[in-house]
Parts: sequence; structure tokens; C-alpha cells
Amino acid sequence: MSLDISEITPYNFSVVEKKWQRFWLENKCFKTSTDSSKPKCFVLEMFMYPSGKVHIGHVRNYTIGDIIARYKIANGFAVLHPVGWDAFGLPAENAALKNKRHPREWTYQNIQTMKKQIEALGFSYDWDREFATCDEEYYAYQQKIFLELYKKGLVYRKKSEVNWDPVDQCVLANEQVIDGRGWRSGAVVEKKMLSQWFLKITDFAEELLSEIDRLDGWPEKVRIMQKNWIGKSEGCLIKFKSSINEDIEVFTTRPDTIFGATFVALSPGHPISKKLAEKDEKIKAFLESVKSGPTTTEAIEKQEKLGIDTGITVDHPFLNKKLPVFIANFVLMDYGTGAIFATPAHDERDYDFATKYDLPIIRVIKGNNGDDDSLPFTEDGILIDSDFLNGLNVAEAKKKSIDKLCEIGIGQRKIFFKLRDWGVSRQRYWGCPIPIIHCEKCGVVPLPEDALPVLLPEDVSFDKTGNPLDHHPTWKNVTCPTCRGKAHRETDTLDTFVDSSWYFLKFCANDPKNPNNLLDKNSIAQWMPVDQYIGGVEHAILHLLYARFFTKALAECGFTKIREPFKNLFTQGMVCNNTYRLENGDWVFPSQVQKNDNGDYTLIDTGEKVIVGRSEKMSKSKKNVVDPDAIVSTYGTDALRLFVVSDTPPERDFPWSDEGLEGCWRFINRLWRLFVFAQANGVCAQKCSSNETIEFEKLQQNIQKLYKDYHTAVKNITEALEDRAMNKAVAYIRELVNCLYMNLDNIKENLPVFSVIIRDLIKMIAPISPHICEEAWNMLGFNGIVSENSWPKYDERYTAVETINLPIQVNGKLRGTIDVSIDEKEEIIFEKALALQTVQNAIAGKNIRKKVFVKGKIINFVV
RNA sequence: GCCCGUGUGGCGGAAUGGUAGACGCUACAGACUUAAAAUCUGUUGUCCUUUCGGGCGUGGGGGUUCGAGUCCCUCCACGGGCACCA
Repeated sequence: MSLDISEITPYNFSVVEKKWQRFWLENKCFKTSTDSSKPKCFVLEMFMYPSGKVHIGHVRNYTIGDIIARYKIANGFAVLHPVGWDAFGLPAENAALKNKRHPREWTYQNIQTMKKQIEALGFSYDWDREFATCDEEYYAYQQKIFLELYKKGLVYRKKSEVNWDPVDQCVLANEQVIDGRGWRSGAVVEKKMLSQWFLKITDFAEELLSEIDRLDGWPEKVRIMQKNWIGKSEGCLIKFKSSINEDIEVFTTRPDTIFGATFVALSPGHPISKKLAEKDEKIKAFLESVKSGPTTTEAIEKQEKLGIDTGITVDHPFLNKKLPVFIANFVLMDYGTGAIFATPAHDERDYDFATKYDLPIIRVIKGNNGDDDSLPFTEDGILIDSDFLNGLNVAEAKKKSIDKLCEIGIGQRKIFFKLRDWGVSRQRYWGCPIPIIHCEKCGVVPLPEDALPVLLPEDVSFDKTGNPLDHHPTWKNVTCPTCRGKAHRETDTLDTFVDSSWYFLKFCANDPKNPNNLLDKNSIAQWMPVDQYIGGVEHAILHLLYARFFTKALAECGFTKIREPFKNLFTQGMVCNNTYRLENGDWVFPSQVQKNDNGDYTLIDTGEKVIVGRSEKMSKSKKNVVDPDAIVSTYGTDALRLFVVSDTPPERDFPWSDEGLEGCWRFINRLWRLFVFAQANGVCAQKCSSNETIEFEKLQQNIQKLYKDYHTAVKNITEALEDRAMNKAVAYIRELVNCLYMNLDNIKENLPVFSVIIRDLIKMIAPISPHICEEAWNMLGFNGIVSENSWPKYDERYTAVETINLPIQVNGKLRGTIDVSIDEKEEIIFEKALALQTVQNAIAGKNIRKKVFVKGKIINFVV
């Protein structure tokens, strides 16, 4: 051997990676292909918030996307793979406050920093399409869209109780309130009445729900979450005649249980409740006591059911009987009508309440399977003691009862959704200004197109709390575009979820620098929908639902024709790491901890005892983060990219391990040694004119096997990547590399075979670890760059199995194997199988009752 | 409480109803080296056995099947989502 493989100098990743990153960038290798003969593929990772630094979760997310994009390019697709920044939002203002820096400056500087980091990871982005949502062109266009939505009646303003974050001085969407606390500040959220802008997402509730069934490229989990969030319930409204001169209307999905109704309950917020409170001190006191009730989810859950009898009664619609009316804390005002009728026998909440206040419980449904007499009974069954409903099942009874209620004029079929309209007003500076004027005379006036855009003022102060736009000295003072009278601007800005609801459409623009045509119909028709969207499951509801809605709303306004933005969705798991803390509870960095021989963990510096926590999502506060920059400079991007998709399926949480990363670094070097060794022994482009020239029959047996293993590897790797199972693809790549190492002694006599295999090996690793592949491709004299090359094909002649190591079982237990040709006759196989000593031992003295033979799979003797 | 997901060696994980543990990490051994590192090559579920072999093994229990990690029933544990939505 001319070169000892162990003598090859380590791979110089830092030089190689920089070289090819520069090459790709300078030659615009990943500029979006406009070749219309190719099928299109839009690969999109959820864009980044420019918080300041790229973290390892980003690396995994974008690596998965990049592998898909590069794989699709190799498979002949015209790939759109853009990158951008979700750049508006609160942290920029917080930073402004803290560091006395302008949000714009802070944001763009972060983008610059993070862009450098992203570039160092070697992703195949079309940088020409990069933009940030805080770019003037982008939010200016968003204002145009807002006004179109306004014209269409999809925007309205109403006074509403909002979630007020007293720390951030900001309105929060329902979804931004977690356990009664602001999602960012963690402060207990208060209620406040404010005039707010809303988008009519509820107009699309039915479509948003029904289309979910067709999103079969989405994880089932996300689809269910969205369905639950939209929360459709079908039922009916029923008007009860009451002892006061006002009917009480309730909503129910269980009209079938009407004969079991024993009381009616109003929400504390119900108008009748409020009216009663004016005259009745006890009721007033009750409402007060309920109001100051707990706000956290946990507390609500455990909250006792409380109520007060109003003295009012209502008439049962079918029975000559009066039902008492209560005010009850468990009845929500903002769902249905804020009033219910209660059937304690068949509803848990009603049951709890009835038991507590000693109200009658009347069973009207008998269980299907016999004598289950426990209450409350909420399953399907047969109606009893219910007049015209007797003998029906629940579904039939629902229908018939509604028919009857409608017939006698007190009922009405009705569908309610949990989904609420989307409040988009934010009392904040760093967001898209809402293009509306408030005129003393004309009221709300949308800005005419020629008055757009409304740009954010530069000179703002963040000294005071609240909205800087509101206390800017001049910005909001304008004349009314209609009457020229005194007016002021809307000072609210849009929720940043609006920005992220159409950015994927802007990415489509084939003329990305044209500020007038951000939503280019032709480009959108060409690229949408997104073929593969990749992001965290934390956006399963909010972002994805808003983006779906927005897409539909834009279609209604004639901007586009598509109604669903994301054909396939992939949600990657979080990157987790071990956590360590001291006995006083302080978190410590994993790098500060050492494991001692006795199995204890201690602080390296002080020897202090350390408690090992469980593996949790990496976060700064728990100090279990790793720094991508440090890893890239120690091991290189290729090793990091390989590691984040190795071992663990991408949809699952990824357990970080330094040893695993080092293993990937070793593998990168193992590859490098293979390439260098191969080149030194004559492997090169010229030796592999094409696969077909290889005369398989003339190869030595072990090289035939290698050649077949290679074809099988191509098949396996391709199928794994089609399934987005990068972990499996990596395993098969490693197997192929191991096969090559086994046969290195024969390299010189088999240069065409080795050249072909190594060429395709490079192609197949390239989507995952592109830099080393580009270098090897170049080194071995192949044309062009591997990133623009085609994906290898396998030949079924060589993946077909001819001989097999057939397992032989006796009574389902493995007793041995025999090597036979796949087409060997059954009798001969049985003969050989029976000849095995282990089989003989197992069947000794017993009768063979049955012989099972599955071709190519198994032999089983039943004795 | 309801809905969804997951459970396989010391660890991450493979496995169209057909040889469980591919591939990797860890650990151990051999080769190379004055030595170490690196590298290359092995071994590495567990128990019994000197070997040959064999017993037990995919959260627990049951079932279907010639054959179950895989299908069915049931229970348990962990993770996630929703949560008084009538």
C-alpha cells in the first residue's frame, strides 16, 4: 500500500468549510432555479426571531430543512429554499429600555450577527430573497393588506375585555396567556376594557376545521390540536319562558336530555345576573365573590362549584313543571349564550352542582350494556322517561328533540365554535402600525392608498411605560384624509403573528427586490403551497392556524388563489441536555461537572456535590445549553450537522451528548481518510465513466458483494431520506463506509468499482455534511460541484437477494440457519434444515405435525 | 378529567407478522507505538455452560397466530396538548 491510512493528516475543516461557503455564495449556487421544466419544491423552515444568537435548536431545525432542500435539488427539483427574519416584537423594546438602544438598531445588528452564524452552517439558502418583517417594504405592504381585509369586512374594532399584562404594559392574545400569566413576562394577567382591532378568523372557522381532514401531510397530533382549538359544537338554542318578563335562552349540545333537566344556570356575567345584582345584595355579594376567584388554570380546575338561587323559575318546555334558575360560577359568559339548562344525571358539572345544592337528579338515559347505574352517565344509551324520545339512542334523540323544539317555536339549531376572533392590537412601538386615522368628526377612517405607508417614527423614547407611539409628541397628530379636520393616528401596532402569517408568500416573489409587488400572483402560483414546512411543535396552534386563516383571507381579497399554505408539515423535537444543580438549587453548566469513580457527580472546581437532574430542553436558565459557535470552531459544521440528525429520529427530542458529537467528528475524519487514501491509490473521476461499464461477473466474489452492498445502500439511504428518517440514512451511510474499509486491500485492482461507489457515497453524504463532500468531489476530479449533482440510482439487479441465510425454527424458536439460494426447492430446503444437529436435537423423539415454509423468510417445524 | 404520543441492552436507537438489538455512543481487548494519543480490527442484552450449546429477554397480564417488539383486549409508567366550551 502506497499510503498508510493511519498516517493521513486530520481533515482541516475550518479551511475547507470557509472555502466552499464562499464558493457557494459567490457563485450563487443556491439561487432559486427558474427552470420551468423541473417540478417545484418549496422547502421552508419557520423563520427566526433575531434574539441575538443562534441556538442549537435552530441548528437542528435548519439542518433538517437543508437536508431536504439539498436532497430535492439532487433529485431534479427546482427548489425554493429561502431565509428571513421575524423581526418585530417585544424583546427589541425591552432591549431598548435596558441598553438604551433603538429597537431598529438592536434588531438589525442581531440579524447581522445571526446571519454570520447561519452562513457558517453552510445552508443552501437563496440569500437574494432574504428579508426581515421590520423592513419598511414589508410592513408597508402589510398595511395595504390590512386595508384590503378592512374593505372585505374581515377587520373590525370593538371594545372588549382584554388580557392586560401589567409588566409588559401590553395586551395579550388568549393564546399568549398561559395559566393566567403573560407568556413572556410571567406576570399575572389582569382584565381591562379597551377598543381593539380584530380579524374575523371566525368567518373561516368551518373551513379551517374541515380542511384539516385534507392536511394529510401534517402530523396527526397537530391536526387534533387545531381541531380542539377550533372546537366546533353542534346543538341548539332553547328559549325558556321565565317568571320575569324576559325569556332565558340557553345553548345545549344535549337537547336529548331535556326531560332530565332540573334547573337552569346563568353565568355571573349574564345580563340578567347583573340586573338582579342591582337590587339584591346577596346576589351582588355572590357576583363579587366569584369575580375575585382564582385566575390560574390549576386553581380553576380545583375550584368548587358555587351558585345562588335567583328565585326566578322557568317553564319546562314539555312538562308542566317549573325549573329554578341559579347563577353558577361554572357557567362561562363567553361561550354559547352564557346560560345553560342542567341535567345532573348526564353531565358531570351539573351533577356536582346538584349534589352540592341538593337539587333533583333525574335519569333519562339507560346504558346500552346492562346495569350500569352509576351517575353521572355521559355515554350513549337508550332514552327513558322522556315522552316522545323514549327508546331512541342519544343521536336519534338529539335530532328529534331539536326538531320538536323548533316545531313549537322555542328552539333553533345552532353551531358554536370555541375559536374567537383574533385580536391583533398591540400597544407597542416595534410592530407594524395600523393604517387607520381616528377623526373627531368622521370617526374611524382607513388611510387612502396614497397616504401609505405609515412608517414608524425614529425618535421615540422608552422612558415611560406604555406605548411610545402614544406619547410621541407629533407622530400621531394628522389631518383627517376625508374632512381635513383634526385627527390622530391609530397608535396600536399589529400582533407579530400577522407578520408571520404571510411571509412565505413574500418568499415566492421571483423579483424579490421589487417593493411594489410583494405578493406576486404568478410567483405565488408557481411556488405555493409550501411542500415541506419544518418547525417546532410549539407553533402547532397559533402560528399555523393564523397562517392558514390569513392565506384564506388573502384569497378572499383576490391576492392569491391558494387556500392552504402548508402541504406537508414536519415538527422536529427539541434538543435536550442533562441538567445539574447544586444542593442549594443553583443550576450549573454541564462543563463544570465531573463524574467520579464512585459514581457521584461533583463540581470540578470545588468538589461540591452536584445533583443530576433529568434531561430537559436546553435553556439558558437551566445552564444546559451548548454554544453552536464553539462547536463549529472545534469540530466544524459538517460534524455538527451530522450529529444533530444522527441516532435520533428528527421528530423526537434529541439528547445532546458530547461523546456523540465527538463520534461524528471521528466519522468525518474517517471519511476524509477514505477519500485521501482512495485518491492516493488511483480512485478518480476518470475511472468511472458510468456504472454500466462495470463487468459484474468478472469481479472477485468479495468485490461483487461490495458492489451489491453499495446498491443496497443507495436504496436504503434514498428510502430513508424520502421518509425524512435522517437517522436511518446516516446509519446506512456508515454501513457503506464500513464495507469500503473492509475492502481497501483490493482498491487498486478495482478502481472502477471503488470510483463509482465513492462518487455516489460523496453524493449521498452531501445533503448532510456538504463541505467535506464538496472538497472530496473536487479532489477526485469530478465535474462541477456535488451540491448541484444528481442523486445516485440503484439497480434492482444488484439489490435483489440471491442467496439467503434462512432461519430455521422449531416451534417458533430459532434453532439454526442455512445458506440457500432464494429459489431453492422447498424439499431440498427442508432436507437441509432437518440435517442441522440443533434441529435434530430439538425435534428428537417428537412428531413433526406441520412444516411451515415462507419463501425467503423462514422455516418452522411444529412438533 | 378528556385527547394524543411513547415505553426495546449501560445509553441514543434499528427491525413489510418471520434470525430482536442494524448503526452509533460507552466500556473492554488485540494490532500499531519506546510510550501515549490517534488509527485499524474485534468483543459488548442477560443467565447457565470449559467448549458445543441452551434458558430468559422488547413496561405488566391475557389473547389471536406455525410464529408477536409489531395485531387485539386490559392494566401500569412517563411525556405532551386541552381543560368547567354545556
